[in-house]
Amino acid sequence: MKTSKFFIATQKEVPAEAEIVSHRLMLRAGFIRRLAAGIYTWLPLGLRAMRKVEAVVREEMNRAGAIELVMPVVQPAGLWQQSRRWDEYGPELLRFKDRHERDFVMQPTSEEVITDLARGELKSYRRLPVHFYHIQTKFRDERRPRFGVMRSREFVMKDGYSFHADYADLEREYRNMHDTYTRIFTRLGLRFRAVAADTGAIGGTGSHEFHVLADSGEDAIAFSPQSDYAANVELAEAVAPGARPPAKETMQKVPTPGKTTCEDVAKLLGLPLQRTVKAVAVMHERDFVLLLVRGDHALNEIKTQKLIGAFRFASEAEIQQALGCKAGYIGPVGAKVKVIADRTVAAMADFVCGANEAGYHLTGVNWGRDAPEPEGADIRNVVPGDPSPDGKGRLEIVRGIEVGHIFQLRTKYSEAMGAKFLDAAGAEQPFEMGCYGIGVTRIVAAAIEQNHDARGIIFPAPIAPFAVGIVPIGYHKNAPVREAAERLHAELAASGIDALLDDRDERPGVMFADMDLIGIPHRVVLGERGLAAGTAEYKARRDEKGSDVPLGEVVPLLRQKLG
RNA sequence: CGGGGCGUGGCGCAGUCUGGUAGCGCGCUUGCUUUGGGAGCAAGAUGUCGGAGGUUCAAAUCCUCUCGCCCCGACCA
Repeated sequence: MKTSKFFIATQKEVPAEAEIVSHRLMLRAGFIRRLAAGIYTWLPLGLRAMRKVEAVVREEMNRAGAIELVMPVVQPAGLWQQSRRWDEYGPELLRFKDRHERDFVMQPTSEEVITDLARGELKSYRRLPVHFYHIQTKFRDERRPRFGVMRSREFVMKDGYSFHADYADLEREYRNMHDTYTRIFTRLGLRFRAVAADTGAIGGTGSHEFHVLADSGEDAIAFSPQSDYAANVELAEAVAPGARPPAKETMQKVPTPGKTTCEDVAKLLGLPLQRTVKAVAVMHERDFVLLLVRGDHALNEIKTQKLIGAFRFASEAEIQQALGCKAGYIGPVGAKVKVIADRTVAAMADFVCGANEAGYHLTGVNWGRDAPEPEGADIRNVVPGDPSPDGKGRLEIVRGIEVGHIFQLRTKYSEAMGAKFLDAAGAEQPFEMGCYGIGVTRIVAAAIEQNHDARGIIFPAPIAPFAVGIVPIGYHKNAPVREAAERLHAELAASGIDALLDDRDERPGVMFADMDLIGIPHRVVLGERGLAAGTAEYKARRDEKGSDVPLGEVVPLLRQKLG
């Protein structure tokens, strides 16, 4: 490809809308342009990168035995009503009507359509197992789209759905996909980690997320360096602490005017934050519940929701009514409400908590003596240094970008939608199902987030829109340079290497800057002086300086580099 | 959804408080010079100042409504 026949839309200045580095670079490099909130046009260069990702995903999915098809973006509401997701999905599901006032949705995923297909086509166990996938545009009306294509409303996802006669076979395919995803992200040159994830109400052994590790990631991942344990912090178990130490202090009420946070109270009393207990008031339906976590810990809403069901934070008025005290000074002592203590709190002695009287806290509080023994449960987020749940080592926490998710759906959809097959004994059985997603567009952003420098993007070769950039110095003035550039371009094309020849009448600095910005991994410079000596200059994107290579060795060198 | 902020040539911004000729940088066009890390000089083009209504002799600027976008929060006892 020549730049004159292509579309380069690089920018020196950064649009004000961009917050994180991948978003800024994708705009500057001319990969994407925003059309509306969370909705982007993919320019030719960005599209090439997206297609490279798709190609790797497609190749590995096919290799793993999955079969590609394409399902519609616009789907009838009826199927969504059958699966109950019409009611369950909430405002993220974009709904609209056609001219006949019939309801439709813009697909966020395709469980309904594939299950509908399966119930029509897969009547016999002899057809199983089968795994269909497509790479298709998705729409989720995100509460807050941000970070460019990292969290956009419209995006491209590979979603696959497998159908099995029994659970054992689903588990086999699940492991197959775990391996396949590992291969895909490895091939894409990403630093990633597979982590155990929330299985929601479905249970089973199975849900793993694949996270690209990056500080800008929106998810927190807990892992043990001493083992292969890794889990989303939403899920990671905070292991039960040891036995409660004996009480030493007597309970005392101390004035703490204006000190409503654990941090302030601990500072005022000269005690470590770990001695304080934070009380969080929530409402579960009409019930007031007091949740207790240690002052330096954070409540885990997912764990709490699994424990007590859907809840919301109590209002000031509800707290006043239940405890006769305003927030900031509430605690379990004397409280005639349901109390759930994190297991760490349940094992504390001589702790500090609110006195249920404005302006006062209690010190030296002990369970059993000062307040009833609480119900203990795991309701906090793990923190660095917590013991790993598998007993091996201590947890560390890193941030990640979720780029893949595999899930054992079991019979949730097949039962809801009546998707059944006849087994060998002639009995009707609902399909065991798995689903497997990869965020194709998000991978492009995640790869940039992980690979960039001050000059721009540094693409892993499999994702780069072009593998090689050819920069001729004086293309329009110097016939030998032009001829050498054309020849190299043709030779690389013949070798199946995607090269971009910059034949614009630009100054060298502009061409260098653009090649660096758009992340081309390998660069060959052809100049009059080098040609006179029979050499070209080769430089990898990460190299500081280039090196001279005899002209005849350029193509073999690149073939070797691109292996 | 709650809070904050921003809409002025393609991009980044100033001008708004204190109403009075719409500006700067980048980019774009033309010419000359330049040519190994985002060139220099010169001459140009491009704006219904997000939209609607109002106040006024006069509105980018003041008022009302509206649309769009961005950021923060939704972990707080």
